[in-house]
Amino acid sequence: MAHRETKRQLLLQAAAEVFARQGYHATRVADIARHAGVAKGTVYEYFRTKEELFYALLDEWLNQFEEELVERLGQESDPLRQADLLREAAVLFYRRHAVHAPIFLEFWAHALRSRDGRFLERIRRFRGLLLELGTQLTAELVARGIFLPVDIPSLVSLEAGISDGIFLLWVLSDQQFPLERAYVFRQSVLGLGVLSEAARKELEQKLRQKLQEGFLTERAG
Amino acid sequence: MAHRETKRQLLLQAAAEVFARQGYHATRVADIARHAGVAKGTVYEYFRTKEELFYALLDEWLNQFEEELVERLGQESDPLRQADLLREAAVLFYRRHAVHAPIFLEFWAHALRSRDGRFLERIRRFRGLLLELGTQLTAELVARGIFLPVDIPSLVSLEAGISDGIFLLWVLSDQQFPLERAYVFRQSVLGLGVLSEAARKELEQKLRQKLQEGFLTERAG
Amino acid sequence: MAHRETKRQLLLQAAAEVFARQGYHATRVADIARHAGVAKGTVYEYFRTKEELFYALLDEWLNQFEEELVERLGQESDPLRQADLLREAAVLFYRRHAVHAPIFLEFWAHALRSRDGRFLERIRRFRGLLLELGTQLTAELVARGIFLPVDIPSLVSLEAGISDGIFLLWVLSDQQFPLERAYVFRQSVLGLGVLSEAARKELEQKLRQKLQEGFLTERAG
Amino acid sequence: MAHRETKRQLLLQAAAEVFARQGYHATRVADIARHAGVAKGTVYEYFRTKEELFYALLDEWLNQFEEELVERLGQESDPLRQADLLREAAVLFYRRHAVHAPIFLEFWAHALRSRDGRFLERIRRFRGLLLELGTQLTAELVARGIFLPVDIPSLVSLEAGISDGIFLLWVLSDQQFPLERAYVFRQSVLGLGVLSEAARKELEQKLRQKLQEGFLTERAG
DNA sequence: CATGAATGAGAGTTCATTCAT
DNA sequence: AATGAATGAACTCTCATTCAT
Repeated sequence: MAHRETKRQLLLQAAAEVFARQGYHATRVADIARHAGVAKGTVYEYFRTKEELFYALLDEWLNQFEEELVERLGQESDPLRQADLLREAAVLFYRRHAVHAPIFLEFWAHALRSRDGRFLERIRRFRGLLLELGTQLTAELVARGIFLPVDIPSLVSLEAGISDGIFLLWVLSDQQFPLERAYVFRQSVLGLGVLSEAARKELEQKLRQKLQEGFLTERAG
Repeated sequence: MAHRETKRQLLLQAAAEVFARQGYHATRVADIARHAGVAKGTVYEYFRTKEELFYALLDEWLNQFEEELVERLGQESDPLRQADLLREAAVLFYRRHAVHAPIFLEFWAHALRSRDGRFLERIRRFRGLLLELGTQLTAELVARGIFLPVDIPSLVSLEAGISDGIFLLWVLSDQQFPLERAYVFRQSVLGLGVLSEAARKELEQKLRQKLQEGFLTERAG
Repeated sequence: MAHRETKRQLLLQAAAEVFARQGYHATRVADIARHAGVAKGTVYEYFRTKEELFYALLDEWLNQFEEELVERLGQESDPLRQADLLREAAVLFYRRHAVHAPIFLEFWAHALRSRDGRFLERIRRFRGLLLELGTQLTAELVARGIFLPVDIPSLVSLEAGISDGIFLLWVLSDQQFPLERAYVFRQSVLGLGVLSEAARKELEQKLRQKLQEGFLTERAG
Repeated sequence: MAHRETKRQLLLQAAAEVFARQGYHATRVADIARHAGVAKGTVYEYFRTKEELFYALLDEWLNQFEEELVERLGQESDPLRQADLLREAAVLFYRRHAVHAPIFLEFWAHALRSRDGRFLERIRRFRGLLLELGTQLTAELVARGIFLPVDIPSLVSLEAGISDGIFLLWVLSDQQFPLERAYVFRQSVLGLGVLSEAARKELEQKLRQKLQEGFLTERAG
């Protein structure tokens, strides 16, 4: 029944809000039930355990992210534009889940501790997809002579790491700066770092401009 | 008494090992006591609560790190060499605590959730020091014309974020690659990105070489 | 639901019995649960803490007492008869709770120590009602010339104190004498002490008789 | 060694203060030690257990009281004067221990609960002495025709009970009235109640005066 | 499907008491 | 005699999960 799926989503939504506010361990199943306006037992009609509910949330979000990503990249063939789309997708996703951001840190921590290997597995699968997409894209850029010759897996991994690092920065600083500009800044540094001579010439002025702007201060008019 | 401090360190050491293996929440105080070879009550002679013990660990480690950092940088005046030292210090520290690495993720997660604001405060203080050191160093490099003109706080923040991102990558990938080479790779990308024309010329060959090597594959003989 | 209130009463009843036998501090919540035939957690479904349960008992009993008192006095208008009713109400109440008697001492002790001011407050409210009722009644007796002129608040307070004193005597002597006769004896002494000349004449023979009888020995057939 | 006894007294004194402030159960042995300026272990050099220390306090105080009582009564032969001395002794004793008053309630409660029968035994021995002294005195008063014929044990028990009741009143009311005047008031009521016709005539004016004064309000000029 | 009362294993913490120094 | 670190039994309270209604 569609009704069942609707209610499941309602519970996931409620859980996300309470987890985000209180953290996984400080959240009681009763809190989630109350926040969703149902009885405690009802939660167990939809999720076998509290951890299962937590996992469902991770899975739900990563699925959404993955779907968006694949869809967006499919609509564009220019690899430089695709690189932008990749960045935009991350920003959009995180912005939508800004209020839930701290939960991601808990997913990571949980993945490394839980006996339930699914968390780690799911996160690695997600990273695998990112690496795969990034690899295709980067390979293309190298092949076309836009990027310098570079060890592609390493560069892609680094890029993913940087994304996570920026996200961490953003969360720990209480989301004090616009995530989007931080990503642009990152792209500028990376760009100047790995663009080939030819490509560099074309973009240098714009990228240097971004470097000077940074992402922490208000942009001048 | 010196004896008291020795025992405190023993307990911290035991706690670190058990926390690293089981995670903060899955660790019972009794586990730590048993692992340290003392009775449960003894733990409470040295730390008022389990959370206090957890905090003491964070504080201990960050203090060590900070001391090392300041000491190392004080012994060197060339900013380019100092940049290397900064990187090395991080690598050395993390390598020494490789087995405890997952705990850092929990510190971060905990800092965002706990009512005990000390966690967040301590982490921010640590980041503050890193930013301060990085800022001095980068400002010098820009002043000397080694770096392009750039918004220094943003660049330094990005660098810190990248470090965390690499660390995260390393932890989530089960420490499958040498952390040191990842940092070198990062420096190469950043270097090519922000070095001024003059400086670039000098270092370009070497940095490009690093780009091609990457950090994920075994180095050829 | 009525069921909830029933179970609450069941738990209060069980708690009263265990507290009476073992004392508040020597009683574990588990004891109460076992005695009531429920699980430990169930106790906490009805009372937030052990102390809350203790307070609920005090409140329950004083409420019962107060209700009875007011009801009884309302059914009688002659102040001399009302004085008897007051005495009877106390006797009936204590007799019904004879097995719980030691708990009252703990209520008093607890009221003076606990950070939870409700105990002291509740006991004072109860005493306030007794004083109020006693004051009305005594004022009437003085006004009618049955009692000598006397400082009414002092006399009423003394009477209340004597009641508690007799109760204490009874409890510490292991309830070796009939509480009722002790109250009658008290009334006789007080009566001879504060009755006006006129009233005294009328009742003197009877009261003197009571004085000779006392309350500690078996009455002669 | 006298030194040992001195230190024992020091500890008893410290214990009394802490017990009075916090109550027996909320007081930790460490609190007493700290308050006495010694180490925790030292307390155990003088008292085998915490309960033993508590008992020692009760014993100490009752011994003092008993000694004073016997001594005072021995210095006076007129039974009416002796009755006054008895009352004064109680007042003096309680006034000296005003700050410790709440502990007495705990002694009583403890006596009824503890497995250590010594508490109840000791309190009963004390009461026994009071009854004995009171009985001799009252018997004399009856024999001399000063008191009406009365069941002596009952009257003496009642008097003791009243004393406790007044004490309770005083403690629960936060010692708001002068204990001494309450005892005088009590004596006046009792006196008018049990004095023989002849004795009554002589004292009636004075006693009635006391009745009108009460003990709760400030005495006029 | 939904409920929420009932469960009980389990965790953190306390503190009287011991004992090596 | 004095100390205070160490002990570990004991206790309160929590909360994920179950299940009768």
